[in-house]
Amino acid sequence: MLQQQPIAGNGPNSGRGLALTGHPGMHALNSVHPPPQHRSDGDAGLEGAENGHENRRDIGDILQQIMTITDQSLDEAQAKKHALNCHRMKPALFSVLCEIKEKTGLSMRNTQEEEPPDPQLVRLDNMLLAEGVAGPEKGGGAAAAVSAATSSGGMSPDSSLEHSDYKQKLSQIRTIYHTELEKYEQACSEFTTHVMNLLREQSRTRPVSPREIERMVAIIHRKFSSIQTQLKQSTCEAVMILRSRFLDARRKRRNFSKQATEVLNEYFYSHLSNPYPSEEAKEELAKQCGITVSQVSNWFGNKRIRYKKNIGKFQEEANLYAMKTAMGATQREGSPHTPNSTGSADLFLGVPPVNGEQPGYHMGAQTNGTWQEQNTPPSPPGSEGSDDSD
DNA sequence: GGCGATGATTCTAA
DNA sequence: TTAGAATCATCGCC
Repeated sequence: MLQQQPIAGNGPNSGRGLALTGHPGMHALNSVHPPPQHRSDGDAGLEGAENGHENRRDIGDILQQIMTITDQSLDEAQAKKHALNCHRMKPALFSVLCEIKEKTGLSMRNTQEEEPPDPQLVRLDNMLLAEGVAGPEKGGGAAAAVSAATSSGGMSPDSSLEHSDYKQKLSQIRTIYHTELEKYEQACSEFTTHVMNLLREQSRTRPVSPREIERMVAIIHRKFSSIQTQLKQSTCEAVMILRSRFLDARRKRRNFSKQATEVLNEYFYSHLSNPYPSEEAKEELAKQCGITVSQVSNWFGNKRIRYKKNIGKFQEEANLYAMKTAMGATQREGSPHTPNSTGSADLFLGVPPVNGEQPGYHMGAQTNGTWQEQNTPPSPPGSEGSDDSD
């Protein structure tokens, strides 16, 4: 490193001492000006000139010794090192070299010091926290997965077993993660201490400023931080795989109860002209059936498409529910129509007469694959016609 | 075990 | 975002 410094090429006999005097750092040298050792009384002018000359020679000697130290044998070098360390000019020269070093080689790196937090790392940290791998152990991830599972289908007795399995596996991941993290942190700390000791040791023979040591520590931490990022990434992947496996259990479906299917079918056939329940209607249906809103949406999605694909097959079912609805409406005659009563909205719509004749006002899926309200039959008095916004 | 029914998921288009 | 369509995976009946 010294070779890169501007003073590196200066030899002791080529006036480099003079070159240094022009450097601002030389004020430091002057400020530690040693007391004259060979004072000759009554010769002040000569004394000043001699002192200046002596100082330059001192610095030149030190530099020469530094430059040639690597050419010497180990014993020689050790001895020289010791001599240099004890030299009266050493602290001043050291501070000058540190100053020069700060101002040249390392000044460019200052911009790198304050980096914004890595967004990827932030994302990983957040995920690990959300999954309950990082941070306090509260079964967060398991709870999250369980809530995800329950929200889409309800928890069966089986799922509690899967839940404990999930928790156990997540706990394993958590343990491994923390063990590895601890290892990395310990290694980082050990390595940092080692490097700091090394630099401190080196600082006795070469200019190493405290700032440089700090910078080196920061570099080490950055390196270990990137290793930690990899660990976090791997942990996230493991959690994702575990989670997807756990959530796949949702595929183990249960058929809806007969009562739930009936409620849904009643709504579907009574709103056959426009079987698209509103969010409120879905929520009400979900409540009635003991399922989730998304299951209601799935059911209607499946029902619409399967009905459209094979209307003939569903005619009988449609007749059945039309009759049921009609009977219900008769029984409720005079009673106010509630949004979720499978009331008279599309009563008989799309439902052929019981004798099997296709009605002229057949409603529901059109041949073009849409649910247009063509051939809308005259609404029964008091009915809401094709308004399915309930 | 085969097969149809059915709930869930995924992809695409509007 | 939502619906349609295709598909998957499981259930339940025979």
